[in-house]
Amino acid sequence: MDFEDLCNTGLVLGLGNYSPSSLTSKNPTKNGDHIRKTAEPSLTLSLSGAKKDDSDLYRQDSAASSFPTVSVKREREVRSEDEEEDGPNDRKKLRLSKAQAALLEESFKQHSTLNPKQKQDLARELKLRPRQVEVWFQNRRARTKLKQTELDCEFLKKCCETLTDENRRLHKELQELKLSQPLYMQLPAATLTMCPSCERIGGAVADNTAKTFIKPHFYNPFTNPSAAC
DNA sequence: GGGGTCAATATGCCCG
DNA sequence: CGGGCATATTGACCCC
Repeated sequence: MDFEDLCNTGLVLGLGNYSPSSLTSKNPTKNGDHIRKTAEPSLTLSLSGAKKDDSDLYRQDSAASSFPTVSVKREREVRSEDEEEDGPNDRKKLRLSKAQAALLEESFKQHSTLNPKQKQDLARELKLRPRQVEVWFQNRRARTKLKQTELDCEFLKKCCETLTDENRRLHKELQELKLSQPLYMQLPAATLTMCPSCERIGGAVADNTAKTFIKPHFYNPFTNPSAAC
C-alpha cells in the first residue's frame, strides 16, 4: 500500500506534525537529507586508499578474515574449496559471523553513525576493513528506516480505518437525529432568527418555508439583531 | 527454481 | 573538492 491509497479514502487525517514526505520512499531519489539533518555530524578521516578502491585493495581478505572472539569461522563457509582461488573478478558474498554481527548491532544501538575513530576501532576489533564497517552501518540505517516506514504505514492505515469508522458512525447518528427532530430543527441554524422581545423563533430572512411550521425559537444576532416579530 | 536477505557497488547530493 | 551519507541496484548465498 502506498500513501496515495491512504489518502484516497476521502478522509483527511489530522495527525499532528506527521509529514507524509517522511513516509514516501516511493520517490526518495535525491534527498536523504531529512534523515541526515538530525544525524550527528561526523568528522572525516581519509584512509590512504581511494574511496572506491579500497575494496579491491582488501578484496583478498573476504576469505581470510575470521573473527577472533570465538574463533568463529565465517557463518556459512560451505564452499571452502572455491575460496582458495580468490580470483580478481569475483565478488563473493561475505557473510559476517554471528559474533561480528552481534558486535556491530551492539555498536549500532549506541550510535547509528560512526566517527572515523569509532570506525577504525570497530574494524580492528572485528578484523574487517573500515569500509566494510561503514557499509554495514549504511545498510543497517537503511534497514532501520525501511522498517520504520513500514511501521508508520501500518499506523496510518489503522488511523484511517478508525476515522472511517468514526465518520460512518457520525453520519449515521446525524441521520437518526434528523429523523427524530421536529422539522424546523432540520433547517440550517444560520437561517433561523429569534425575536429578542418575545423570544420566538422567526423564520429565515426570506423564508417561505418557515411560515408553514411552528415559529422557531432561534436567534441569529448577525442577521437581524434588532428585529422584532 | 524462486523469493528473501544482505554485503557490496553505483550514483548523486550535501556540507565543511 | 573530497568525504560522508542516503538510496537504488546488483549479485551471492540460503532456504523452502
